Amino acid sequence: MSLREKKAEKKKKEIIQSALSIIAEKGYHATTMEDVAAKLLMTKGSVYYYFKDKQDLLFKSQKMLLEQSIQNIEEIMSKELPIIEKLQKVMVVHIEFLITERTGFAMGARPDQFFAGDQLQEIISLRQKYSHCIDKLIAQGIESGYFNKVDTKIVRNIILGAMNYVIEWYSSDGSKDKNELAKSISDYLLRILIN
Amino acid sequence: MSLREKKAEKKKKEIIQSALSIIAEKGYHATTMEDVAAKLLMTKGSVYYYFKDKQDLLFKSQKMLLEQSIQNIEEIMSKELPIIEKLQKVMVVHIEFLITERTGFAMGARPDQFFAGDQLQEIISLRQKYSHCIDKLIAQGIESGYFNKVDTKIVRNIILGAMNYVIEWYSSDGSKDKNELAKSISDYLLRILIN
Amino acid sequence: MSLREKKAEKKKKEIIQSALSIIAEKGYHATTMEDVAAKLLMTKGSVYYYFKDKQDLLFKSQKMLLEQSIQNIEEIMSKELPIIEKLQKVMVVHIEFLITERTGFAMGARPDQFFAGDQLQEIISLRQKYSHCIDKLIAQGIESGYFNKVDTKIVRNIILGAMNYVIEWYSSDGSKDKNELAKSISDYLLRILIN
Amino acid sequence: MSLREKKAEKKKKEIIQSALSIIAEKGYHATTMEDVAAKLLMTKGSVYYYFKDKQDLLFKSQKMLLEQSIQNIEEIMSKELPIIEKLQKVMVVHIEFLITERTGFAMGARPDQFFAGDQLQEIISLRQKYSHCIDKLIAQGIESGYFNKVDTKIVRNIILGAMNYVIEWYSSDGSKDKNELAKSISDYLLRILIN
DNA sequence: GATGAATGAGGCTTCATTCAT
DNA sequence: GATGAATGAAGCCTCATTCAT
Repeated sequence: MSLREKKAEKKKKEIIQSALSIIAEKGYHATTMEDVAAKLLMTKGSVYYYFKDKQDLLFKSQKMLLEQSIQNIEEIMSKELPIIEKLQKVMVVHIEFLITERTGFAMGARPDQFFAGDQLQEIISLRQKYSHCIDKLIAQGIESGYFNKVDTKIVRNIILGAMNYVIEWYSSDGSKDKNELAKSISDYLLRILIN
Repeated sequence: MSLREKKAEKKKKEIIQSALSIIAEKGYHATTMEDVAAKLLMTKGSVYYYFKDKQDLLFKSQKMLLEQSIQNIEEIMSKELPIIEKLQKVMVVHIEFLITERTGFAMGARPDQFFAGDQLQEIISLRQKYSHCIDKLIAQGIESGYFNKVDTKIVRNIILGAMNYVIEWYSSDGSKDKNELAKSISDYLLRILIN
Repeated sequence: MSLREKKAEKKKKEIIQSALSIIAEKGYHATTMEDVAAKLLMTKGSVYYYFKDKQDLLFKSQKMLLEQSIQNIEEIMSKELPIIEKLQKVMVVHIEFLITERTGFAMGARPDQFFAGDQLQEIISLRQKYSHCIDKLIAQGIESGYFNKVDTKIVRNIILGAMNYVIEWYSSDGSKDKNELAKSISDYLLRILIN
Repeated sequence: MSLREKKAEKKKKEIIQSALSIIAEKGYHATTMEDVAAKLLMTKGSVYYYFKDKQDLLFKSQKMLLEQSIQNIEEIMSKELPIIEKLQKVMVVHIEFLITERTGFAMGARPDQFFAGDQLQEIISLRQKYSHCIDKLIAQGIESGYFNKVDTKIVRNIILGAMNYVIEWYSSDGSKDKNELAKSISDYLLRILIN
């Protein structure tokens, strides 16, 4: 990749970051291309040099978030760790990632409200990939006898729901820091599976 | 209340229902006054006879939803039931209400994205009232020794997050009916508190 | 049709007239919705109340023009007139209509530059209907021995081309009035067919 | 002219050809500088090295077309040929040129829609030069008794209109080749002048 | 000479809102 | 009470044009 291309790639990421943070704050529909550009001291026109349209920007940003999440989870899954610690780590990283990126949009919102056609398929597919990782961990835990026998799908969704909800209430609760909070939540959620 | 007023009140509720269902499907910003009116075979102009503006319609609809939820929870709290059963019933009713109304908006979204000033205060206040009920149940459970000692705030938010997330994935999971599903979820969530 | 509907229909026609005259002057792409509205002392928004979008306005206006032309030609064809006089009348009316409406767009421009899909089909179909009328007249003239044997398609297109070109040069030639000019042109064109 | 200048001149012609072909297909306003550049595997920026702006490119391209047409017609006029054959050859070459270049734009569209000021003057002047040639041929034919007495201006415009219209319908009529078609059309048009 | 990047004006379109009837 | 009609602000997007490298 040439220097030019690297710069362009960097710019794209900046724009995505800008979009992500404003979408997290205002929601997708209330976010204007003007907002996204202004935050980077650019003009609207420039954003359109890098992204075809608003939908394209949304799609790319969500894709990036999901791919990062998947990378996070796969990295943990490839480690040699006891199943319990593994699942907990997955949860902690998920929550920390959410809080850092200030957006639960990628995992939280109904994708069919924002995507259609091929984009929808791709987003759904990425989400499923992520979900499957969690399912696998739960299944492994059950098999190995460390976890209670549970309905995997339901418990996975309880976990996802509880985690994604964090960004709705985190800011107003300053008593614990990010990491402590993530630990706490994951501890509580593990109780569904253990004992 | 005169007959005329009753009729108007009924109409208002119809409009709110229409708004609620479309917002649940498309999101607030993507919902137009036209949509809301068309669903009732009305014209936009008529809606403005009953509601000052779109924001007013949103506010009233969310308020209604929250007040209904609070009524639901208070009704249960006033009953003579063992604490465990009480909390479970609260959860079951919450989930069923969500699925029936097809909207987790009221409890799920960050209110400051949609409200400001007095409206925001009122919405927050209603939400807190609801949250406090759950907190109270948890606290009672702990005091009476039926529940483990937990951080009330965190566990309450785990419960809310897990429950509100249901509408994101319910439709795609037809294996259980509404009530069964609600039971399952509440069972799992109770494990956080019991043993 | 109610009074309301009549008024709306009238308004639509006014807008179409406005669009037609500006398109005739500037061309389609250079014509803005602002222009069309301003000419009628309306705002852009109002135009959108009557027409879905710019393309819709273009389509409806061209359709109207073509339908009017077809009505003109069919009216003449249904009369009891010698074939020569019939064809001449068709030409005269065509030219006068063109000059009056100040637009040769409908018959002159390549439709695939402006329409696609169903709209294109409909426009082509209307044009063909018009062309077929002329073809029929030519064929009848040949059959009855009043016209020379010619390639109908080519001669029809010569006639159409010559007539439609009038609006490109009419204004700069004030020596003859509309009707005289139309007569002259049709006389000359008939020489292709007679003797 | 230096080698460098020659190269630049060649490039300019390539760009003009590209512009011409796209304008013929889409119309001027729908043609973007991007389109013109892309067809030559250039970037927009490069086009601006050779042409001041889009208007300049349009002007130069139309001028080139007109000058070529004038050269064509003057070449024929300077030949020793019977007047009838001369006019016919003019028509045939005109039609073939049109079909080859796929654009009737230069002769067909109202110049005041696209040009103003000095450019408009120059374009009009070139067109007149072309028109005058045809007028002269008609006048000579009349004088020499080979042609009927006709209103020169009107007949010239009939001829131009009929010829320029060819590009609107040629492609859909594959039965005759370019040259045959041009012959046919000119034969028919000559009937206006002869006998 | 060429180009990637940026700009800004302008046009299309949507939609909450108003109001006369 | 209801509605057809109108409005205007705001947002999306395109594209001619410029310019540093």
